[in-house]
Amino acid sequence: MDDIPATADSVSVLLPGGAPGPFDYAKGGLDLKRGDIVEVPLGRRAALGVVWGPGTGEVPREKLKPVAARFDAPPLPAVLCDLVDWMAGYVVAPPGAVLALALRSGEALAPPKLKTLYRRGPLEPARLTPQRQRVIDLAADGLARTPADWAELAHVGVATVKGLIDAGALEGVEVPAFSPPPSPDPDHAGVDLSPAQRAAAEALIAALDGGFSATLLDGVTGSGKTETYFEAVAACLKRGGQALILLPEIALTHQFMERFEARFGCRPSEWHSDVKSSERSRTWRQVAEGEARIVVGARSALFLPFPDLRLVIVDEEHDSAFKQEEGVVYHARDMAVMRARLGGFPIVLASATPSLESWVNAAQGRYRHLSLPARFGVAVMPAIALIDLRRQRPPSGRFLSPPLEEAIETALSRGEQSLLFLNRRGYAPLNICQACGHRIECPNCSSWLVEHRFRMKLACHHCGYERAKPHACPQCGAENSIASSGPGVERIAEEVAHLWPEARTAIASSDVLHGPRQTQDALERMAAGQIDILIGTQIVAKGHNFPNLTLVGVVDADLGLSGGDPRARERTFQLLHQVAGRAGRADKPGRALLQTHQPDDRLMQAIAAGDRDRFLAAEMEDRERLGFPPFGRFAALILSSADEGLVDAYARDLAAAAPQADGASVWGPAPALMARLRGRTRLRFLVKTVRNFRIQDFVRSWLAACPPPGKVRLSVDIDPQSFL
DNA sequence: AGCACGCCGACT
DNA sequence: GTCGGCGTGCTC
Repeated sequence: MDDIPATADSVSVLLPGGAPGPFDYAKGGLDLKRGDIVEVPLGRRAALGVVWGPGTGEVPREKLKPVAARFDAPPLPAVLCDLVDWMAGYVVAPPGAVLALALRSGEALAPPKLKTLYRRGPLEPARLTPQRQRVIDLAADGLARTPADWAELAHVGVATVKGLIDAGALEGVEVPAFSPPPSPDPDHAGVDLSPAQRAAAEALIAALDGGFSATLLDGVTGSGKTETYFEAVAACLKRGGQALILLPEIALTHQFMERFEARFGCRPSEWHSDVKSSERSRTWRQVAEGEARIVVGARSALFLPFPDLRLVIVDEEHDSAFKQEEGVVYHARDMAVMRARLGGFPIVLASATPSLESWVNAAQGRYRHLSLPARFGVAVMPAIALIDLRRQRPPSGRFLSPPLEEAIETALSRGEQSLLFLNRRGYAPLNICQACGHRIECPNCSSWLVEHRFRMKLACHHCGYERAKPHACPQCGAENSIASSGPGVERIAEEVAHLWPEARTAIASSDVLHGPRQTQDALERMAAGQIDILIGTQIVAKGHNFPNLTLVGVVDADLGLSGGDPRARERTFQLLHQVAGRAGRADKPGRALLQTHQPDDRLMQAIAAGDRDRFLAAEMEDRERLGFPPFGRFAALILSSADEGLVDAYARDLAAAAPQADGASVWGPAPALMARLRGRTRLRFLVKTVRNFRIQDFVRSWLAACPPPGKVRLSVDIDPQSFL
């Protein structure tokens, strides 16, 4: 498949985007191989494509158009093409759609930009003014500079320099406009690892020479996971290879970059949606040329054209942000494992709260397992206590129970900081008419409108719809009857301001903090002790160290636990563990108080006891008993359309066409999690199979027998996040 | 994905 | 009578 015989007169070309493919083209006299990036005629326009293999011969030779040109860019590496092919099969998506992830918008296909520098030329200028003489003298060093640099260096005008250029006394040389990225230095900083970290680092380094392997690097916050895998990155650099570090979200990159710079002496290349497009294309090119050695990025960085990738780290591997839910639906962690397998190099999955999938893979020996104990003297987890909301009820209309209030009071009196965590933006999640019980809903989605009091609006968190809060109930017309029900962070802030008017408080949520910059600023103010009580959503849950923070209060630990989805339980545990871990560092012991209505649930018990492994083991047993992942497989089909009748009809057809197979069952159609979203009705099928089952083949043959009509959109989600 | 073709409402 | 709405379908 890779090799295209010289005798073949046609090639197949895969087009990024929605066109089916690949299409055959005549070679047009070009010497082409798999991975070459080319321009081809498509209809009456020119399209970007990638040579995918020899022509299939499915289209008559005389109908083939010739490839127009090959771009002067490095070809996509063969492993990347292989990954695209494999992934298209795995996630049941057209290969062109997957290729589009690697070739977003013809990244950097123009040859690298050049700029002109000037050095001493062969001719002597006819007239020699003192200004000209100064430039000529300096040019004796033979170096090439820009006209502006010459002018500044010789204290002359740019016109003088131009004159010398015209006279031939200075000659131009073309050099790349951008200097290559700085090289991270594996020996930049001395490293101070504990014996356990050293041993783990040595194991990761040894893996670099052992072909494909996957290692779960497991250790609580403060155990030094990052320092440990940095040693593997350093060793990879020394071997001349490239390395990729995937982070779940860009909010975390800033702090990470500083740690990286401290260790390696410069910043790595960055790749995520927030990077400016000019820098993106430069980075793409530098990665393709092998100049960018280390890339830190979000999930899309996985599709960069590394010619010599030899190590991938997936940090916070349990994080659901690695799951891409729109367009091509995939889990970047799982795709990264396949990237490593195809490339024949090791991958490291790092987490303090591993996903159950990775945990089971480690337990069953498919992954290696390295555990890092806490470092001596580092307070790792605070004392965690549950507050039983059934017994310790907050006063009416309030949400902080007496013990939590008392704890905040104590922290304040000691001059220590508190963090109140509630994973809910806005003021109140529900607005309900006290006269008739009507709940104000989004007209486009099946969701309640959330009250945002700062903005004086009711807003839908799914589609962006906003309206003013009505004075009268839209249902029964009763005046002033709409009551705010339940808390969001704004409401907690109001309660805090009422209880401690003199305390310095701040809200951290995506409504208040726009972008990584503002988020960073707020977190720095917190770290500098300028805030006494921070009230935040999950934005504050991760990766930030506040030395004077000794109390974490979780306002509603049960949030996300309703519905009984096993994966939601897993995520709740991870989130609570992470947020509780913010309290107490180094010298000051911290504590976390979790308000819950279900203190007897084993999740709450495990959190309070600090017994992560017991929780994982119990959840694992449940999943095994139920045949849920990773002991069975799921695929979800989401059908959606603005026309409700059409989706219903198609869902009936699909249900009737469902294949029968041993080990597979189909559930549905049922209303999807958001039964209406952005004005579209959504239905869901769930395919559940035993573990060793070609679930993709099942889905493909099902859909081939019953393709969706034009107006119905269908999205396939292999290994969906939600099980119910 | 583009970009055509194609068949129904308000404009010079 | 045309300009243009975006539904449907094809591109090697």
